[in-house]
Formats: sequence, structure tokens, C-alpha cells
Amino acid sequence: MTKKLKKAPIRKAKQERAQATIEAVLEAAAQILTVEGYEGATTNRIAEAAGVSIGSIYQYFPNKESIVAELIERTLGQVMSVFVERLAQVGNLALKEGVRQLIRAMIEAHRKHPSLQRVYDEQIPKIGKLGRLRELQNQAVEMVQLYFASRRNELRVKNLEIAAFIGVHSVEFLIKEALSERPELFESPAFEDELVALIHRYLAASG
Amino acid sequence: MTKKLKKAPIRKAKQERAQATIEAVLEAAAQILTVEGYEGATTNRIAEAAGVSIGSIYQYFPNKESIVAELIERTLGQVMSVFVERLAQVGNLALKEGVRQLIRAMIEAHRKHPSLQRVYDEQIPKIGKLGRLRELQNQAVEMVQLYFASRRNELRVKNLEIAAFIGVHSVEFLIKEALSERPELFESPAFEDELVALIHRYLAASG
Amino acid sequence: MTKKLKKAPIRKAKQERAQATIEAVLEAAAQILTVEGYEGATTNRIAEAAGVSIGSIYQYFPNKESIVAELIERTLGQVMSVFVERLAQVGNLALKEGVRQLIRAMIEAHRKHPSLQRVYDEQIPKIGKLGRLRELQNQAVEMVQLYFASRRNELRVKNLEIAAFIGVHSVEFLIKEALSERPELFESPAFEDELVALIHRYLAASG
Amino acid sequence: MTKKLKKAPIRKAKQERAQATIEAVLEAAAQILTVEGYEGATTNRIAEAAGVSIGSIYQYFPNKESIVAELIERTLGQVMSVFVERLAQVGNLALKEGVRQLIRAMIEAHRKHPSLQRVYDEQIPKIGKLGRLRELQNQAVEMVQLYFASRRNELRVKNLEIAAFIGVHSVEFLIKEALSERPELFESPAFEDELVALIHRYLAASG
DNA sequence: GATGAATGAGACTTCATTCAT
DNA sequence: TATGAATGAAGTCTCATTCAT
Repeated sequence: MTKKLKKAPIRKAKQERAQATIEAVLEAAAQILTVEGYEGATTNRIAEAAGVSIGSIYQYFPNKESIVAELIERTLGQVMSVFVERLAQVGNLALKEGVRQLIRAMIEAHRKHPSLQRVYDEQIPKIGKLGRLRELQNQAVEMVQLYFASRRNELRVKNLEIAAFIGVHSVEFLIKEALSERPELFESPAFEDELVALIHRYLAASG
Repeated sequence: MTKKLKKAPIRKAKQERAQATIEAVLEAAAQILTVEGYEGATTNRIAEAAGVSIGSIYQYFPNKESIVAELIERTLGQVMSVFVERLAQVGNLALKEGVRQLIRAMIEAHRKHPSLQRVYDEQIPKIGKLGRLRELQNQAVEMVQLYFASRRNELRVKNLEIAAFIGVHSVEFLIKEALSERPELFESPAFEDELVALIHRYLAASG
Repeated sequence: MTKKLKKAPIRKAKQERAQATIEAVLEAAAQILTVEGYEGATTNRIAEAAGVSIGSIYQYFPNKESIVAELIERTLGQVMSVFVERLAQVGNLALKEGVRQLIRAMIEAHRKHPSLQRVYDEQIPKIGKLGRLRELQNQAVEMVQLYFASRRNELRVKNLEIAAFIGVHSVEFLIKEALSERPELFESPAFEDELVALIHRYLAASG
Repeated sequence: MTKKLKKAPIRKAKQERAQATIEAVLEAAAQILTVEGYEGATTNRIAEAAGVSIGSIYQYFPNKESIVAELIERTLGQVMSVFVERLAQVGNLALKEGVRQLIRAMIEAHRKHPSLQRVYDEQIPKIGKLGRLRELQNQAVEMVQLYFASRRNELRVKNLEIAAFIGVHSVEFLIKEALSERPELFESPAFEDELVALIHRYLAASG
């Protein structure tokens, strides 16, 4: 009994320690990738920044690529879940308001992972063959296309696939671009308005 | 005198040979970057593909980065010159037609350097600290802003700087994205129409 | 007193558990060495296969080498004890029958530790500088030499040291070679006859 | 013309330099393998001992294993060619003289590559899946079997395959064993006589 | 004692760059 | 000037061993 009582917390403590190491590695990797790019992100540097030995990294990640992969997976997962959630809430709003809500969701999602985005864009093609990013982007395009379909009577555009492609990618990219090149624009309330105008006027029957 | 008379053509011949070497190196580098990405583009591989010794590369380029830099410079230079030229011709066209001409120019420019673009996007941030690309993009944005200013009476948008930023970057990126992910869309005539609609409706007073 | 009475069985139990751990480690090590060779036999893998934590291994073995050393010691010890025992029984047999008994003993001894032999051969030189194997082989040679001396009148050979060296090593090696390369030969009864013929005809006065 | 005249020797000089590097690496590797075994033979150590940079090793060998492989190939190739040559010359000699010639050939062949043999035996199983050694040994056994067949009327043994297996392997191993453990025996003329006695008496009809 | 997370020396290998020819 | 052999810093990863819990 005594043993069992003791052992459980011990194992837990160990698991926590392990998890702490993993988090430290991922944070350090994110930090270095952001500041110095993929070239600067050597395994030794990540270990050092994480305050961990190089061996510990390989206890939890099979190789360097998998660190970046995990980082990507987490970031994209969060971004997507925010987006999907908002999309569900938007179903019965008028087009313009729906567009605004979705754009706002994207802006908010990116605010949480500021400059890592660019690094991911660069590295993703090398990791996992066009990778999960494309997959998720395509999912997003498809979901948006369905939303457009549900609002068809408000739309000017006919080809919803092209419209979704253009809508998703232009917003996504303009957000990233503003975030990294014009932070003051990204932060201004006008930015959201402009994006909404861009997409809504493109989609909607005029007048 | 006799010497001088002889030397001139020899020097010329040498210059030609040197130029040929440079071209071969750049072509080989472009080819390898396109097909295998930056990782595969080792100096030895470039030398081999160029049919030149590794030593010769360092005769003309101080380091590997400078090869990529020169490649970028040339490509961007061409794209920009096409764009600038078209911009000059567009001055007195109506907004919608002007927008169409500029978009068409960008599409054509990208058609000439299809797959290298993505590599450049990835590499440019690493070379020369935000690099020449940003500089040129900013130039483009400024010129477009000037063009917008000359058509102010046709515009709905008030902040021309934001409008130019959004217009240039969304078109630029959508072209790249279509080129690499939806080539069939890129090739369809509808693509140009959609881009024109996106930008023109965003800019113009409706009606 | 009460304490002592209690402690004794506890210590015993502990000792038993300790012994069980040691056995598990040695078995796992033998298994892995046999199947995957020395390269695959990492300490972590041995611990895992033994169902023991890596820390426990270092409780009982000062380092990795000592695990292999113990394994070798045990195997060779068994082989030698079989051989020595048989040698004692052979003292008053006629040469040919004595040779046959000794060869049979060697064959039987090797049958018990089939594939580990080769691994030991590879590893022994690295462990303990020429190692215990040489020592034991030399002992065997000396004992055989003594046996030959006791049968000197039946012998053709004069230099008993050389004869013992040749006899012991050729039999030992042919057994190992057959075991690993021609198992069907090793299992056939003809094999023993051939070895006996090889050694007896070499030793004995012909006719 | 001048150029051609100059270039040829230059290329030759370079080839010589390259070859010298290769030889230095192989010699250093052989030396280290002999003295310290496979564990001690790190690529850096080999490079250092060869007086070459680590990079130079990888200019000529794709990996560490290939260095050992080349060493083995060269040694075995020489041993085999000596053996095959002698076997051809031995065809019409009486059995005993033939056996002596073959044994002498093996002794001479091993004298040229003294202590490397043991290392090869250890490493060969790991390189190339039982490797070229087994292949060559099997070839040797087969050739010897053919020789025995041509001398069948002088033989006592019936199963020539087993006889060849036993003859080849026992001689081969006794030579190696003597070489590494009893060099003074290896050098004595009696050694050859004993090996000849061992094999000839085993093979021949007595009397 | 037992556990297993953490350590870090050191192995193999790559590749931009130099330099003797 | 052209060549390509040589260089060596630096990168990724492994694994025997230690030590806090």
C-alpha cells in the first residue's frame, strides 16, 4: 500500500518533468526559428536555449524535422479549430456579417502565433511533401465554399470554388503579410474593414 | 603597341568566356533550385551541372549566397521592368482597364519564371536581411499608389496606401498560389477576370 | 533479536530478487547479442528486453562490458568444465577412443550454446585484452598435452605441444565453423567420425 | 599545344595525389584496425593517422564501412589469387606434394597480411551480410574438392566435400591462430610439416 | 533499491571554401 | 585562369552512464 501510494505521484512527477522538457524544447525551437530562421535552428542551439541537453531532445523527438513538424501541427491545429468553430457559428448570419466574423477569427488566430507563420511557410514544403498546411488550407477552402453555397442568393460570383480559393488565400496571405511587414496596419481597426470590403464586394451582388 | 593590339581581342575573348561561365553557373543553379530546392543546391552540384570546376565558381562569385542573390536580382528585375513598363502605358486608361492591364502584366511576368518563385520566396528572407524583394515590392506598392491617386475620382477607397498594399500583395500572392497549387486555374482565362473583379470592385465606387 | 529474525528472510528475499534481475539481464543480453549482434545490444535495449530499468542494470553491473564478460565467463566455464570432466574419465582409454570422447564432449558443449559462440569470438578480443578465452584455450591445450604424454607410446608425433595446439584448435574451430555455416554437417554423425579421423591419424603411428 | 602539353601531366599529378590519399587512408585504417580493433577505428582517427583531413576520406569513400570493405577486398583478393594460381600448378603433383604446395601458398599469403586477418574475421559478418569472405572460402573449398577428385585414387576419404571443408578450414584457421597467438610457431619450418601431416594423413590411404 | 529522465562526449558525415598545381 | 583535391568547422544523432525522485 505504502508503495502504491508513493509510486503514483512519483510517476506523475516524472511525466510532468518529461512534459516540461518537451515544452521547453518546442518553445526554444519556436523562438529560434522566429528570430533566426531554419538555418540557425540547430539541434544544439535548441537544446541550449531550452536549457536541456542535446540527448533529451532525442528522447522525445526522433529527429530535428519532427520538432518543427510538431510545432506546425500545434499552430495549425489551433488556427484551424478557431476557424472551424467560428464557421459553425456563422451559418445564419447575413453574408457581410459572416465574412466579417470569419476574417476576424483569422486575424485573432494569427495574433496568437505572430511571426512563426513565415517560417512555417518556408519549412512546410520541405516537411512531409507539401505537408499538412496544404491539406488544412484545402479543408478551409472547401468549408468556405459550403458556406458560400448556403448564401448563394446573396452572391454575385458563380464559380464558388474559385471564389473560395481567392477569398481564403488572399485574406490568409494579407494577414500574414501585414503581420510581418506592416504591424501597425495589422493592429489598426481599418485593416479588418478593408479585408471585409475586399472580400464582400468581390462576392456580393452590388448595390 | 603590338602588344596592345593583340591584347584587346584576347581580353575580349576572355571576358566572353568569363561571361559564359557566369551564365552557365546561374542556369545550373536555377535548374537545381527549381528541381531540388535549396537543400540540394550545393556548390559542387552547381559546378558539376554547369560543367565548370568548383574553383571557377569562386572566381566569379564570392560565395554561394551571391549566386542565389544574382539569380533573384535578375528575375525580380525582369518582373519589375515588365510591371513598370506596363504601368507607364496605363496612365490614361480607365480604372478597370488599367487594373486589368496591370494584372495581366503580372500574370505574364510570372509565367516566365514559373517554379523558381517559390524557392525565391523561401530563400529571400535568409539572404540580405529582408532583402531586395521587399524593396521592390514596396516600390511597386508606391507606384500603384501613384496610379490610384491619378484615378482618385473613380475610387471608393480613401486610404490609397492601404489600397495599394492590398491590391499588389493579394494579386501577387494569388498568382503565385495558383501557379504552384492550381496550375489549371492559373491557365484559365477566368482567373484574370476574377482577379480584376476582386481588385476593381474593391477599389471602385459601386454602381 | 527480533530484528535479526526478521531481517534474515528479507535479505534473502532481496538477494533472490537481485539474482533474478541479474539473470534476466544476462538472458536478455544473450538473446540480443545472438539475434542482432553487438551493435544492436545497447544497454537500454537490454534493459527493456530484460523488463528492468536501465538504472537497475547499473546496480548489478559496473558497465556494459561486464555484462558481456559475465556471459562469456559462464559459457566458457560450462564448456571447460564439460571438457575437463571428460578428460578425467578418458585417462585410461586407448588413444582413438580417448580422442573420440574428447571430440564428442566438445561437440556436445557447443550444441548447448549454438549461435552465441560467434558473437563471443568477435567480442572477446575487445574485452579484457586477449581475454579469458585465450587463457582457457591454453589451459585446454596444456591438459590435452598432458593426456598425449600419458599416451606417448601410441603416438607418431614427437612435439606434443604442437600436436596439442593443432588438435585443440582445429577441432574447436571446425566445430564452430560447421555449427554456423553447415548446420546439417554439424548434426550428421559422420562429422564426429571425420574429426576423429583427422586427429587420430595425425597423432597415431600409422598401421 | 602548350596547354595540352601542360595539362596532361597536371592531371596525372592530381591523380597521383588522389591515389596517394586513398592509399594513406587504407594504410592508416589497416594499422588502426590491427592495433586497436574496429571500435578504435573512428573516421577522425583514421584521418589523423593518414595525415589527411576528414573531408578527404569522404572524397574517396562513401562511408566508414566502405574503407573496411575495400581493405578486405584487397587482402582477400590477393590471398585468393595466390591460392588459385598455386592450385593450377599443382594439378599433376602427387597428393602429398600437392597438399604441401597449397599449404605453403596459404602460409605465404598470410605472411603478407599478418594481423589484419583477425579483424577481418570479426568485421566481415557485419559488412555485406556474411560477405565476400564466405563466398571466397566456398570457392576455395570447391576448387580443392575438384583437386581431390583428380587424385581420388590416392585418397582414403570418400566424401570429398566434407574432406575439402575440413582441409581448407582447419589449415586456414590454424595458420591464423598461429600467426596471432604463436608467431614463433608460425615462423618455424616444423609448422608447415605439421599441417601437411595433419591433412595428408587425414586424406591418404595409410601406408 | 528501483526508476527512467537527463546528460554529454563523441561518432559519422556534409559542404562552403581554399589553395597548390 | 582553371582545376579539383584538400580542408575543417559544424551539423545531426547515439548511447553508455549518472542521478534526482
